[in-house]
Amino acid sequence: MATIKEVAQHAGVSTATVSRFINGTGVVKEQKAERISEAIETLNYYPNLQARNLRTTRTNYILVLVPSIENSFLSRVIRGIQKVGNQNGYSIILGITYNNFTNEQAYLDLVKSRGVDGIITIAPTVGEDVVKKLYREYPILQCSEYCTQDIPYITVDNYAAAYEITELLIASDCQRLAIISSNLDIISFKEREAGFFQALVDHSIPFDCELEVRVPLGFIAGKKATKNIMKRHPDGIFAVADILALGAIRQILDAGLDVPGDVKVAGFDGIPLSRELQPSLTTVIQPAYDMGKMAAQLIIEMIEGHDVEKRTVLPYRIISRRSTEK
Amino acid sequence: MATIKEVAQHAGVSTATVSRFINGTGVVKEQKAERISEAIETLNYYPNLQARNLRTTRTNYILVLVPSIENSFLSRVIRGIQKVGNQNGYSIILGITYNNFTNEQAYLDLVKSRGVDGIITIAPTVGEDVVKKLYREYPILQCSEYCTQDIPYITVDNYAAAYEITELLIASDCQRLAIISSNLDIISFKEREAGFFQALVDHSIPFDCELEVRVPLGFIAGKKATKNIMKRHPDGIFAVADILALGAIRQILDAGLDVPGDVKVAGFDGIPLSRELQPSLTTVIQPAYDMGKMAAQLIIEMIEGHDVEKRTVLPYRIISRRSTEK
DNA sequence: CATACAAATGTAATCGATTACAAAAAATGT
DNA sequence: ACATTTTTTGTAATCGATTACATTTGTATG
Repeated sequence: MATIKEVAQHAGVSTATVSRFINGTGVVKEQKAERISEAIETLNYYPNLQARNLRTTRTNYILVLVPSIENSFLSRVIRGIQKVGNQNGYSIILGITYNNFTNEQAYLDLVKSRGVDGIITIAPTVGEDVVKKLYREYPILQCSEYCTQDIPYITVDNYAAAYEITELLIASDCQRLAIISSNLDIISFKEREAGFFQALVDHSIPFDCELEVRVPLGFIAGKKATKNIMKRHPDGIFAVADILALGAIRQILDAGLDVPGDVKVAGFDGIPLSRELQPSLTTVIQPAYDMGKMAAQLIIEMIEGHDVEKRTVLPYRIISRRSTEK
Repeated sequence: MATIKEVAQHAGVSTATVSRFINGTGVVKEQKAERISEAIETLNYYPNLQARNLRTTRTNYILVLVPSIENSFLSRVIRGIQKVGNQNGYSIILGITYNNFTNEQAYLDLVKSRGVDGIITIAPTVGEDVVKKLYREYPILQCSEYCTQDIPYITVDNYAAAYEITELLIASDCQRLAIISSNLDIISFKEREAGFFQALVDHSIPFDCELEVRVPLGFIAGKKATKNIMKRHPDGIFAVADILALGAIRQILDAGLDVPGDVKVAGFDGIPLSRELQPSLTTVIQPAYDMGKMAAQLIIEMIEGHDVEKRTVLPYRIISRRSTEK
């Protein structure tokens, strides 16, 4: 492994000059620049990141903490983060926690050890206290699925979106609505529930408590949840995530019933499959990619020492498809 | 940020002792150990990874290069890698390349800059030359979808598996078989094709060249590919990945035909959805999780300077489901 | 041509850990 | 009690970059 010293020697200049050349800080004479370039080339030199980072106290790594990646909504968010991150010279470290507390804690410690410059969380499992405490000292930002409003987060208006899509179900003549929800430590889900219930109240629709169920996110979880729910014969289901809604539809069809004929279903997220499967799914489209891009942008600002808004709201879009047709 | 020096001062010992205590290299007397422990606690000390890594020339990062994560086969592989990686003190850096050459190159450079200790690739896009060259100097290993046999790779016997599953289609009376394949720079796909064709030959089944198509991996890609293929009226389709097969089934059903009644479909990978969707999919189950675990194990061995086998073959399992029933 | 000033480069300290080696302390044997 | 061995601890060099500051080189001006 060639070092900057060797490059300097080979080019007949000092390490300082080489460093300036590489980083573009300060000017170096044409002639020396060429010699340095050539030395780098022939020695096949790559700067040692550890050494550089030790000096600069920067790592150019951003940690993205997600509970899982088998979820195309998250995938798109991550893609957005990576895009903007890379553009600004950051690499993404993906920490997949599988909802495991210990896993997550270990990843969070990376920022304390200066292993990463900042953290973006999506649906963290450690709980808001940990996150809030970390925020006092390190750049940390929540994206899409957040657990506290005390530290910056990027979101859509979950309440309004859920309210609106529930009204859409009601407008399609649903009278017995069910909700498949998830971990309520995540405020996003709590707000979707709140929007759902408020719509029921505002339209004087009674609610059977047995028609609410909370499960981890996942297609199969959605299927199972629906199997239970169907015993109480709902005529409409709102799921707080598309992946749950798709599982629900699958279960209903497998049971020999029709969607939307017997039961109407609406989801949340806007994953590509929601459009591709039959019947296509009515849903709230979250701007996943943009949320990721925005997240990267903001965390970089935080890393660079600037303050950012606590709450960043991006627009959602409701798309009415076959699964809720009258 | 507390440093090791401050901890040493606070505990009334030297930095060397603190270091030995933290890393468990060498013994430290009970009494001092306690004082150090306490100092670390009260100063809220975390070792600076940059400094440590600079000294030890280790980063404890493994880069995992994948073309995409919206694919549950890959997700499970990654999960396996992360599991074993974490167990051995490594964090995973996920580099998602989206089949973008430049992205991938930038990630590969991380190993040259000593930003990561080693690389696991899954279906790399840079081409075998780059990979082979890198292998000369750095630990690099291919998992599941490999592009050269000159550097270590983990795989199932793609040829045999494809051969076997094609025979299964033939045994279900398919006479006009189609294949949906993918990027042939990936040897895994090439071998699956080879197995498929050999089975046709061995059973004296003619092949219509129009019934072969190659597309990027993805549900929607599978649907589109099938739309074209169906014009030539095949009675059986083998897709080199489940995600393609599921897209194929979707397309066939949407076109008003039946699976397996009109067309039988078989896939490859064994993703969870292959079991959940109707009709359930006949497929080759790759031990994704184990492949990931094995990959982590081997790359760690390589990082530690040991030699590993060029070829590691794990067992597959063929599962016959509804999609190929007579 | 001397002087002043700007541009380019070099010297050496520094980041925060690890570790070879030396030194001190404790344990052991006689 | 002293010499010897073993255990524990400390000193200081080191990893490979960046950068403040000093120094040299080049240019413009009167």
